[in-house]
Amino acid sequence: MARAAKHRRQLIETAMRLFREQGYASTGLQQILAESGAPKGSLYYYFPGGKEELGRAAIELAGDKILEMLRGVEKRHPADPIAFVRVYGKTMAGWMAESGFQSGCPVATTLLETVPASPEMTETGNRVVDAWVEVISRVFVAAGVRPREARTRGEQVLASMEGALLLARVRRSTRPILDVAKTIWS
Amino acid sequence: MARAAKHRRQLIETAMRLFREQGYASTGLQQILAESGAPKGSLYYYFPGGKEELGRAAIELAGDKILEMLRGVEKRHPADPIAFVRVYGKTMAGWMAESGFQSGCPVATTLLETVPASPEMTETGNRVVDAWVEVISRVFVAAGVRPREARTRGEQVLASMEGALLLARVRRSTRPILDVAKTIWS
DNA sequence: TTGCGACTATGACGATTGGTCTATAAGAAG
DNA sequence: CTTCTTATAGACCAATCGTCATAGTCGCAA
Repeated sequence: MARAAKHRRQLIETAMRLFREQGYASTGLQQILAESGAPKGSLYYYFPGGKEELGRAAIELAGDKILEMLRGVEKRHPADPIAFVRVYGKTMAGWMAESGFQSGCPVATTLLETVPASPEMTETGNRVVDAWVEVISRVFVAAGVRPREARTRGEQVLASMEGALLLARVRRSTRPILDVAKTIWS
Repeated sequence: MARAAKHRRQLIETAMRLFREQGYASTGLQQILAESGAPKGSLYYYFPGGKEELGRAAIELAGDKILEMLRGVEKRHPADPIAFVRVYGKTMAGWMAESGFQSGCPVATTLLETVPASPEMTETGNRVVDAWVEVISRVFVAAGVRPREARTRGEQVLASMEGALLLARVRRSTRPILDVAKTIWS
């Protein structure tokens, strides 16, 4: 084993980036292989399930990155939903602008494309989203909102942000994201 | 012109449905041709720009359908944003459930996939979205919100709904949509 | 050292489908 | 019968994803 499956990691990271920028179906394995530097055979060695399994791995990695970011924001504002969402929004807006409005939500595009045809992907998507909502909800709970309602709030915040990311991409502007970030009420 | 370009219309309608359910890149022209019943040659006769031009036409048609729906809701609740959003959400939730969570926003998937690579599509997407926001904003204005702020509110409502549609698809539940519909504040 | 076997890793191949274009058929008008 | 527009089928090549037979590499026993 050449150093803990280096190619495996490279494949996932490249796939994550390309799926995020171009979408799942529009991105060919060829491009992923070329840009990752991994050989063709490795793909089906590490991912017997082919493109879809690679897609799930990419979603999971992307989910972890976002989760890490959310936890970082939570650490700064553990009990202040308004501040939390503002920073969350600013972070996403920053990523969006840096990439020339190419890197939106790393999972939205892929999920929209693959969920209709794949129960496994749906399951993976749910797990990822759940983890995000959990963090956001925690902030509401810490602010005194009842757990049950906090969860609903968490989903609402996430929905708004996801929608804003979509609009931002079409509009080529961070405006929709920053607007949403200002709209969380008590 | 044989009967007002019947095949042209069939192509657009079929494309709209398939793009909505499966995504843009995942849907082959072959399938569109087969399900629409239009002959193969017709596609490049009616859409010299190929798949992308057909995609734009599909987005525009879908945009019109949603616009028509929004105007219908506006007619029922011309100056009551809360009621407006509730009915808007119920309608989308109904469509979603009917289709087994396959028919989400008819433009979101296609836009996410194509916008990064196509300025024309971006332009089309913007026009469609603008038209929606205009209707939603009008309701806020009628309720006494200043025009400028009303527009921001309109975009926020749209963003929330789009995000909710995404979540609904992953969760296979109308819950996120209905939750959002309850969250519009004064 | 040498040989063997098991596990890791890989590039060449193939069947299929992708979107696109061109040469021609069908139909109306003169 | 010709001419122009409308409309169409089929050929086109590149790219798709997936499979397979084989090459490399390590530990271990003879």
